[in-house]
Amino acid sequence: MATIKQVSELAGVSSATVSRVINNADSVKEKTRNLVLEAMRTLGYRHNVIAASLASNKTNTIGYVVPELHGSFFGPMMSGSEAELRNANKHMFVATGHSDEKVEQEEIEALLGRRCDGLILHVEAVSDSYLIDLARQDVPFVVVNRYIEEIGDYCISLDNVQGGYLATKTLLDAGHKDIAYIAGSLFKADARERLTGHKQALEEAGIMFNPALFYEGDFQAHSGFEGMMSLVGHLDAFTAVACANDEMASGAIEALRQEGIDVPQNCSVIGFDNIEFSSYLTPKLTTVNYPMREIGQMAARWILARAYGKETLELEHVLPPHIIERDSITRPRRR
Amino acid sequence: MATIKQVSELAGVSSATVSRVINNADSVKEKTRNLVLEAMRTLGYRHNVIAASLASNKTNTIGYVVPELHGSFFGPMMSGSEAELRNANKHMFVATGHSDEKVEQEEIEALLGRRCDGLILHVEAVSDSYLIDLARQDVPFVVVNRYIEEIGDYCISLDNVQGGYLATKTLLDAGHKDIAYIAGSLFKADARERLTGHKQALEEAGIMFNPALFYEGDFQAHSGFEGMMSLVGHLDAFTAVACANDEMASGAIEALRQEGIDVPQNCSVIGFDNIEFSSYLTPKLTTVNYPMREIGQMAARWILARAYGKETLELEHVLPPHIIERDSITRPRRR
DNA sequence: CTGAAAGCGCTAACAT
DNA sequence: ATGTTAGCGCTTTCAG
Repeated sequence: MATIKQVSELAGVSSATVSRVINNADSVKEKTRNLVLEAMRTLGYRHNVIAASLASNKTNTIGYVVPELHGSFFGPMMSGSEAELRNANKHMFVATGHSDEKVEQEEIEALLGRRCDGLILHVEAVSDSYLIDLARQDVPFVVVNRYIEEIGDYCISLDNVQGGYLATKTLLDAGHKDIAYIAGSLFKADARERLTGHKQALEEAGIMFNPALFYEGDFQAHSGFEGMMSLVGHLDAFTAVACANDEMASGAIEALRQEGIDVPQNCSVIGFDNIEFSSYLTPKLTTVNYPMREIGQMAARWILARAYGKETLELEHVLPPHIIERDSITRPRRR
Repeated sequence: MATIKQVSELAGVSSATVSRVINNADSVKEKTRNLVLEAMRTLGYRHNVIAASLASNKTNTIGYVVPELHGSFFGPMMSGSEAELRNANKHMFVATGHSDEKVEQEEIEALLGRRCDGLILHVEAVSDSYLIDLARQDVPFVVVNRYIEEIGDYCISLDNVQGGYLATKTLLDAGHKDIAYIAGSLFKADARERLTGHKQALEEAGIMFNPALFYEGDFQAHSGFEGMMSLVGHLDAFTAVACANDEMASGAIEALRQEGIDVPQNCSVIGFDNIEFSSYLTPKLTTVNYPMREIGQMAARWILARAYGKETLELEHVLPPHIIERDSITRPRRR
C-alpha cells in the first residue's frame, strides 16, 4: 500500500505538499497539485485515515449506539442521522447496545477508544448517572429517545405525554366516552408518559379513568392480543381502545377480529409510533406519528454543533407528535 | 486524555508493559498487572484504538456497505453479521451506499481508507467489473445478495431460482393450474431469477407460461396493486397469483379486497421474502422465506475466515429458501 | 507556495 | 518478566 512518502518522492515534492493536496487545504500551485495527483494515481495511493486521525486528533466520525440494527423503529432514526452527517461530510460508526447495560457501556467505551468526535446514544439500559458522569467528562454526545433532567440539553426526544394525550383526544373528538387503554411496560418511561397523556385527555373531558379498562402490556404484538382478549369481556363498557404502540394495536385488532368484532364499526383503535406496517394493517391503522427520521436528524444536528461547533438553525430538544388519520376510528354506534 | 506513557510512569513500568496488560498478551506478573491497572484507573486511561491500529496495522473492524439503514430487509442482515462479528470480537463499521454507483464506490474507498480488515458489500449499483477488480487488489471482502460468476467465491446469496420455483410449486400443489405472476423490475437479477423459477415450476407441471397473466412491477407495494388491477380483468383465467416480493403481494391483496375478491377463497396469493409485516397482513401471507439473518451471519463468517484466517465450519455460498405457510393460499374453487 | 522535522499514541521486535 | 527503541503514515508548526 503506497504511502504519502512514496507519492511525494515520485512527484518530487515534500510529503507536506502531498498532505496539502489530499486535504486540499492551504494553497498548492495547480501544477504541483497535478503532479501529485498523477503520482497518486500511478501508485494507486489510498489515503490512510487512521494515520491522519492519529496525527490530527480528529476522526471525522460520530459514534452511534443503537439498541438493535433491525426493527422498524431504529432504522429510520439512523437513516435520519446518516443523511445529516453525510451532508456535513462526517462518517458514522454504528455499534449495537442490545439494551444491555454492560454491552451498552462497552460499546460507548469502544467508540470513545476509537476517538469518535462525538456520540449519538440511543441507550436504554445504562443508568442516568452513568450518562450524567459522561457529560462531566466533556465527551460530546447526545441522548436520543430519553429525557434526563440533569442533562436535558443533551437529550432529544418525542413529547410522549402530548402523544398520549393526542391519541385519546382523537378518540374523544370522534365521540367516544368509554375508552380502554393498553399500555406498554410501565417500567419504561415512555410507556408511563404516554399513559399520563391518556389520563390528561380523559380528565380534561371530565371522564374518570377506569382501571377495569386498563391493561399493561409490554409493547409486543402478543401482549396487545392478550390485553384485548382480557378486555373484550366488558366490551359493553367501551367503544374504543388506545394502544401505547402499533404492535400492540395490531395484536388488539387481531383479537377483535378473532372475536368477530368489527374494527372500527364495533370498536375503534388507535396506535402509537406509525411504524411501517401500520398502513398495511386491515383496517389501516390510525396512529400517532413518531417522527423517527426527524429525531435522528435532530440528534445529528446537535452532535454536529457540539463536536464541530457547526452553527445550525432549528435545534430542538423535544419534538411534537401528530396524528396520522387512517381507517381504524369511527364514531361510536348508538348502543 | 491520558496516554500509555503517563500510565507507565505512574506505575513505574515501561510503556511496553502497559501495552501488554492492555492487550493481555504475553505474560505479565500479577503484581505488575495490578500496578498498571491501578494507574490506568486513577488516570482515567482510555485505550487509543486509532494509535494501536496504526502501529499494528490491524483495526479489528469489518466495514459493511448497506443500501439503506432502514427497511425490513437490511436490518436483519446487518444484525446477523453483527452477532457473528461480536462473537469474534470484531467491530463493524456501517456505511450507506444508497444504491448509487458513485456513493457506493466512495464508501468502499472510505472503508478501505479506514483500513478495515475486511468488507461486507451489499451493493447494487457498482458494476461487476469494479468488484472483480477489487478482488484483484487482494482486498478481503464478500458480496451479499448478488452473484458474480467470476468471483463466485466472494458471493453469498439466496437461491432465487429455487425460491421462485418453490412459490409456484406450492400453488401448483394446492391444485392451482392457472397462475398469474407479478414480477419485480426485470433489470434486477433477483427479479429475473425468481421469474425463471416460476417458469420452471410451470414447465415441470406441463403448463404453458401465459403472458396475459404476467405483469412486471418494481418491487414496491403500489406496483403490486396496479399489477393486480390490470390482471383482475381476466380473473376467470387464473385462481392464484405469485408475487416476486411481499410488498407487491400486499398491494395485490389490497387490490383484490377493493374489488371484493376474497383472498384466499377466490384468489390465492403467495409472496416472497417473508419480511416482518407479512405476518400482519390479512390474511397472513404465505411466502418464501428469505433467510436474511442467516445470510448476514454467513457473510460475517466468510469475512472472518478471509480477513483473519479464522477456521469456521459450515461455510456456504448459496442458501436455500423455504416456504412459510400461512393463510393466503387455499385450493381453487370449482368453477 | 513549499520543505524540514517533530510528534500523535501505540506495538513489536529485540534485548536483557 | 520487563525494558528499549524503532517505527506505523500522517499532520502541523515553523522556516524560507
